[in-house]
Amino acid sequence: MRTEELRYMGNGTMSLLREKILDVASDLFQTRGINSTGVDTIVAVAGTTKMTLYKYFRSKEDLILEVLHKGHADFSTWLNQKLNKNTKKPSERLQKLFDFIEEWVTAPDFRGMAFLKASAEFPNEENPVHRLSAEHSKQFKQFLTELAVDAGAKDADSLALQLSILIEGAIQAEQMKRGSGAVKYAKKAAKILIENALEK
Amino acid sequence: MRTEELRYMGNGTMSLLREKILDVASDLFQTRGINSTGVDTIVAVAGTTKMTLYKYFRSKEDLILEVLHKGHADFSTWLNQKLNKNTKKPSERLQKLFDFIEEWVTAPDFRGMAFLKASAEFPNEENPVHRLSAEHSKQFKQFLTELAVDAGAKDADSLALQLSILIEGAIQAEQMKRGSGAVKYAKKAAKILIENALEK
DNA sequence: TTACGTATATACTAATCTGTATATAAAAAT
DNA sequence: ATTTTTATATACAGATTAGTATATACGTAA
Repeated sequence: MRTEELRYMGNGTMSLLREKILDVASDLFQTRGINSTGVDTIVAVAGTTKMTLYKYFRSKEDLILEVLHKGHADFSTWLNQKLNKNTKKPSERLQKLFDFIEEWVTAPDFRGMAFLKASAEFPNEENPVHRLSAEHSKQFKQFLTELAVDAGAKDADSLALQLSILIEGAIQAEQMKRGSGAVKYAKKAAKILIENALEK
Repeated sequence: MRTEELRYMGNGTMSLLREKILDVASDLFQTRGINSTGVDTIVAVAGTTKMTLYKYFRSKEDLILEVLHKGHADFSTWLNQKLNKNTKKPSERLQKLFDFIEEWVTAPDFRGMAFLKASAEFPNEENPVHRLSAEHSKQFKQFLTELAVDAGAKDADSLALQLSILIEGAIQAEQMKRGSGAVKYAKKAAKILIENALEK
């Protein structure tokens, strides 16, 4: 029973305090920046102490990595559910994707795309935070490639990369200036590119 | 003679040490991040002392703002010269633009787009560094709009915003992983969008 | 020489940073 | 009832941060 619980928590699940720290850190990292947010601030806002934080996370870098991981997992889950529930035809899913991205970006609690900001704060490609960010970006590209293949695109890799550029560019624009409406224009551009790639 | 020289240096020109500090800071900010780079490191690499740095810049924030300003001015000047020397027809300039962006990005001393990284490190829209970054992004968009108007695009604003999303997205991708070739794909996408917008 | 402007060297303040040590309170499990 | 676990409170170490104070050296211009 004891060992089971330990294993359980080691997996990253369970423990309300641990979840609270992750949520608070995620919010502070996004709104104030990662390097500008100290662990003292995190524990103060989370209503706990440093001892507890360092019981759940070996270091601040570990905490950053877990925040990134959770953010990416949550986003992926949300997006997949949206796609699976609302669209059946593979040819429509690429288009619909941009509707959901827009919904995500225009939500009042949108704080930006975590791995985009993180990679900018840790520019060195050897840095673990940068590497994880690049990995997330790569996974998102692969996800788009699958959608493009299923839709029957001529050059799925090419289309997927173009769409990822559009999406990350639009989100970057929205991080720079909230309410920019960039996703709306990215959607228009995507429509043209998708139609172009689906012509036989 | 004295007052003239003071005014001259106040304008930001002259003084080799000042230039050296700006160059070193620019490089360190891009390669290590802004918040991760202390003024002690900057003066050590530049081969001077803090007293000198604070004689030319009131604060680190002032230095950051000047680095951003110089980076944007240098890029704008370079791009304008390239466009003016190599392309005469307004209808071809939008296409050519992507060739120059690719040339800029694939150069061995490319370190990223300063205002993209800066806005990520200072996410708060009230922050002076973020505001200047947003201003540079806005100016770049306006520059694209002028090119789109001259080219005779149907909806110049829309096309300009789409192209800015493509460019900033591709540069973001290249910052994430050097040699990604993102600009090449952005160029293909741009060609389609431009042709689409130039149809009568 | 004298005076002045530029830059260096060095030491300092005061705050902040990550991470740890220690002692204790509270609660849950045996 | 007693052990074990979980979390708190607090203080600390050691490094680093931005920015300043002071004294000095160097070159140039009067």
